[in-house]
Amino acid sequence: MKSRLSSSTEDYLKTIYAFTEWQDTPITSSQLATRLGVANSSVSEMVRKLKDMGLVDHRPYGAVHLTEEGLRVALTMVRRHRLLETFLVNDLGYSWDEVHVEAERLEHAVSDLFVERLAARLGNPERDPHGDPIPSASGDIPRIDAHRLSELDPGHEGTITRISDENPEMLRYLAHERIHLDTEVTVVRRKPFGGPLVVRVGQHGAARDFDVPDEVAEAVWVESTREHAGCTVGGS
Amino acid sequence: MKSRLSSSTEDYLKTIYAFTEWQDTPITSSQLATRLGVANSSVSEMVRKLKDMGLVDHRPYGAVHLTEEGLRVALTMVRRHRLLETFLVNDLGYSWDEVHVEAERLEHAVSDLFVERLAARLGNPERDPHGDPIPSASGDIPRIDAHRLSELDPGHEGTITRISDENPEMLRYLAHERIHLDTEVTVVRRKPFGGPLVVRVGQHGAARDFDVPDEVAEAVWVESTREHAGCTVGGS
DNA sequence: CCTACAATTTAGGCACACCGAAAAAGTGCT
DNA sequence: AGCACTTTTTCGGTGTGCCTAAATTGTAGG
Ligand SMILES: [Mn+2]
Ligand SMILES: [Mn+2]
Ligand SMILES: [Mn+2]
Ligand SMILES: [Mn+2]
Repeated sequence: MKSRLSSSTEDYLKTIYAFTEWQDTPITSSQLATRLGVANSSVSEMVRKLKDMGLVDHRPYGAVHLTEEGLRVALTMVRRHRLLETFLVNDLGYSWDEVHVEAERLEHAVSDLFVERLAARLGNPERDPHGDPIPSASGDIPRIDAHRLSELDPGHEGTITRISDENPEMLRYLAHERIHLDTEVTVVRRKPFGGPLVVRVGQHGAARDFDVPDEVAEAVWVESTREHAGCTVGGS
Repeated sequence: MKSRLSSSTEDYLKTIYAFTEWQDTPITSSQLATRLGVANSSVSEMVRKLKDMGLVDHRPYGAVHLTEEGLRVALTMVRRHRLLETFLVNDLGYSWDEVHVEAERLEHAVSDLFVERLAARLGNPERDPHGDPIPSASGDIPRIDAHRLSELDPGHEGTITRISDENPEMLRYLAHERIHLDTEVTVVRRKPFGGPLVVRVGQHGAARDFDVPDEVAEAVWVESTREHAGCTVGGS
């Protein structure tokens, strides 16, 4: 319960958690392997060890679930990662596409003391540069009520609250197009069969239309501005 | 010449360098083992690998010397370590006895970009919280003209420019006694046979006498205030 | 139900960094 | 020079985390 786990172990747990953060199907072995960039066999082995340590639940050929203790560790790592990203952007002038790789290594090297001092210095932020919620030290995670841009119907208005940080190139592209966190968007027209989604970006006079590529629409999450009768999530 | 070395490798090189920083005898296998907290056999093996990589010179049963390339890496690590310590004290409110352990891990996790951004943010400091000189990015190291307090004759005046960070307890003790970097000291009387060294600490009115334990006198380095005919280094 | 095919686990190995014990080499003293 | 003692190296072995290739097991279609 106290001696530090290895970097690998920490990354496995974080990745298992991250998978269920925006979907609710649990992660499989091969998905875990893909995300971690290791062979399936490596995952099998590690999952067995994690199970022996009481950090995950797993039956042969089944999906992998975090135990309560595993979740606790995962949230600790997520907190570290996101606070570090915030620090890199706020204090060291990194751009939002550069921070992920750096935080991926630093998260394993910092102490609890470091993390808490850093959090205090940053003003205990509740979200990171990509809009991902930062768990508190006690493991509470701010609830975010947002939907993928790709799931919204025309007419829907909202502000961007999260952008997946998985693809740095996309982040660079979005920065170049001046699309940030808190940018206001209105869905203009939905792709008919496979055509692009059109979105009105920005406020009033400065608004412009923007053709959103599919991959981007999957990565950008929007929180409704008007209470718009709940959320109008599109089918299929 | 480019792909990152392992943490262990980096620590070996740093430790080899550090040994010659304040003395000029090269380090032996067993000294290296002691400092790194590993078995002698581990050092033998690693030194062979370092030699194969062209980072150290070594003949069987001889001392270990850094090659030019090894020195370059070592200085990079020393720079990282000391900049990180400075950051921890200046920005995160660590005390000078807490920073060493934290920096020891972080130094292997940060990127070159991180280090240079950090250095810029700190104003490119030339010394760390313990007064240790910080090598420049190009590997130039500020020369410090200081002597151990234990080597000074009575009457010698100067300011403290370095305090060894090896023993956190000593650092805590010195902080408690309000002895810092840049504190002015005058040697009052030298230990007769094994008695304590007496030093006048502080300026003018606020001056007080202080019995310096042997171990402390070895760890504190003083730069002469008056040009005092070079430095009067005591014998034995 | 049975069979192809995909997902997963098992088996056997490798690199790294460490260990203790044993062998070898250097050193200092008579 | 010879011998005791210390230092260093060599040897065999461990744990972790990864790999490829070969079983195994699950599943969906006929
Ligand atoms: Mn990581
Ligand atoms: Mn992020
Ligand atoms: Mn280190
Ligand atoms: Mn220091």
